[in-house]
Amino acid sequence: MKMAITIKDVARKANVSTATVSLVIHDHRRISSSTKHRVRSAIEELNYHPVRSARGLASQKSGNIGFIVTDDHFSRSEPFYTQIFLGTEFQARESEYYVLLTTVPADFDERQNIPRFVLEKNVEGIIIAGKVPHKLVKLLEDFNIPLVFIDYISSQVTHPVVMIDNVSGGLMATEHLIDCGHADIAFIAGDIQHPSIFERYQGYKMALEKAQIPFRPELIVIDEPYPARKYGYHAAMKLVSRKKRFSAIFTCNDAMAIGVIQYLKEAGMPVPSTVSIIGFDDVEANLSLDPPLTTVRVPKVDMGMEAIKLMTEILQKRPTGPRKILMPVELVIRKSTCINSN
Amino acid sequence: MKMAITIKDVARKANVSTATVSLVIHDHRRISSSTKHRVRSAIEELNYHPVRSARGLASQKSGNIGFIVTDDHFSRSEPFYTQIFLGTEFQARESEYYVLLTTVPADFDERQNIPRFVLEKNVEGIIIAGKVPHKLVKLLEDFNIPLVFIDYISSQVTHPVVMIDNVSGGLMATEHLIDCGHADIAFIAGDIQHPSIFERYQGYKMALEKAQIPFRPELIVIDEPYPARKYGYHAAMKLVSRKKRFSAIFTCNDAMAIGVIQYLKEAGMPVPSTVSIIGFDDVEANLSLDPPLTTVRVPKVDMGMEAIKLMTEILQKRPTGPRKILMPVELVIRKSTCINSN
DNA sequence: GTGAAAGCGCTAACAT
DNA sequence: ATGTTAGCGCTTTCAC
Repeated sequence: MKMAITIKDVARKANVSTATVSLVIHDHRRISSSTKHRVRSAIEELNYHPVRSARGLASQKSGNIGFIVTDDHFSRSEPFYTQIFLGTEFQARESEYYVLLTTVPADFDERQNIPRFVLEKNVEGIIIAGKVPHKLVKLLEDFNIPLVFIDYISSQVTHPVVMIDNVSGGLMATEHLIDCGHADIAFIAGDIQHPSIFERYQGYKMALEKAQIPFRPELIVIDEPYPARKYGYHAAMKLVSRKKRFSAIFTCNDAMAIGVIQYLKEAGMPVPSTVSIIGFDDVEANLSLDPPLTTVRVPKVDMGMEAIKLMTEILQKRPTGPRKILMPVELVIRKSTCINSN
Repeated sequence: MKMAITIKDVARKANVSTATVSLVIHDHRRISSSTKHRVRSAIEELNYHPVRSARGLASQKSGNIGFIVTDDHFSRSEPFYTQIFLGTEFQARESEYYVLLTTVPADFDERQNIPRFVLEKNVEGIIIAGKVPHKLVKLLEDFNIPLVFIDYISSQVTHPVVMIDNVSGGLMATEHLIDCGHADIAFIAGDIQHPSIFERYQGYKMALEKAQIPFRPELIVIDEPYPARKYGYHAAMKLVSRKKRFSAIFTCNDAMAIGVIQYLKEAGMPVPSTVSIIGFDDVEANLSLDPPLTTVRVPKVDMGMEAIKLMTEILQKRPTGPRKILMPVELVIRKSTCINSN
């Protein structure tokens, strides 16, 4: 590879030392503004850009931020984590970082496959999106690397985290149903242990309470293992088989809602004419579902951006700002909910 | 940051020079297997991992591969490019590379925002997925960095590329329709200039020819700007308004097919009972469409993997293997096509 | 306010 | 077959 412009060339051209150039690059205050100008124009003229590896080696900072998500989360058809990742990418560019994505198996296994970027000291911090095996988190903690979580927090430890305002969302969703005149509102969820899911459930209960609608356990199906379509389908089947009266369902996420709708359709209970459905995530925004799904929108891209902001603050040792960010959600009314006509 | 294990520690422990350790790491042949063993166990015992930045600086190789896709491609709801990216990630891990993703605006603008990773010499090669502005390619070429394309090739230049076997796919799709007894088969596409789309069109024509079915221009709608849902909807409307007889449609991709189906549904022409539809990409694999879409599956993850393989071959200067890879496609029969009952 | 110089951890000639 | 050593391009004390 032919030699490119280095800091030396700039130094020579601007008649200063390389140290000065470096200081100018970092906008150090103790450089007179006249030299700053001189150096900056030299940089411009030569179209100089510092080489990352060199900076990394000298400063012990790779300039990279890791992003970990389980493979099934990332490759699933709903682009939830993809959007979050995209957000990190946008913000990282802004902050002059690179983000290194790696997926880990959901059934992460002992001290084998620690992400290479931590071993090679190639990331300054790591963003963990969604639920990951607790073992992994433990391992990562041993490396003493800043961790920021998104939409999940491994219990026991306190790391900065970007969360969804799930309680408000759950409240919002349920209240929308109530506003539509529904009182027999079922709740369907998978992986109820998951903090986000659990919080949505809390929002559901709060809404009932506020409206003085009694909580009816027979309208609750929360023993599905995972909030995915097929389990939504299954849960709906279970719910229907109980032969209890209900006119609306709050499903813990859109993926499950799709499964629910599919089952109801097959069971001759069209949505929304016989049952109203509301989801959560707004992941299928323009997926042209039939009917279009009323849901609670989660600002996915923004969440990724916030995570990077949090991380850069930490990396720059500015202990400002909160360590736990609650992202606001928004009700999106489409066609899967309607006025209760009973 | 506290000092970690370096190559020196290993050298000391194994009673060799750092040079030897380095050679062992790269499995150089001129090291006796006895010292190799000794060094390797020292590495193991110390749990040593070379620091990326240092390697990068010394070898002038960042160990990173760039991945460029336009923002609208990556963030669209169909996870087509996401899957491809995931494939690169998998294979890169295998080959000990990192992949740095960056999105560029679809309306890429002059010499402003050249991806930072090329400026900072932080990638050894770049993978370009999908159609990108030609200006960008031109700029990239000036940097004399190896480029590998996926599913698109900027005309005029010859770079290695991983393509879909679109012609076969188009043939396959159309023949499936013909096998179902259809003869009045429409073709709908957007961005017909796009090589992949154009090739699918060729496959369509070939199939007609083989079956001795006359080509009827009145069944062709290929002037939509972009193969997205809304244009599918629009194209279907246009097709229907011509009041020509047709019993099946080959749509250039799944996204458009969804729009087509939606229009037909609204127009009282249910799929597949009145019209059969076949798409391309199999992007909506488990999107629970109604009806489930018959389509031509494209091996997205594999394409990403192949691109990295190609790239690593190039980076290792092994000029072996073909420079143009055609990925095989596969017919996936679901419920949107059926026997012609007319 | 600026420069000299010593690394950062590794690779790759060149010696031996 | 292995060791010596000079960098790679930048950052960062420490002098001046």
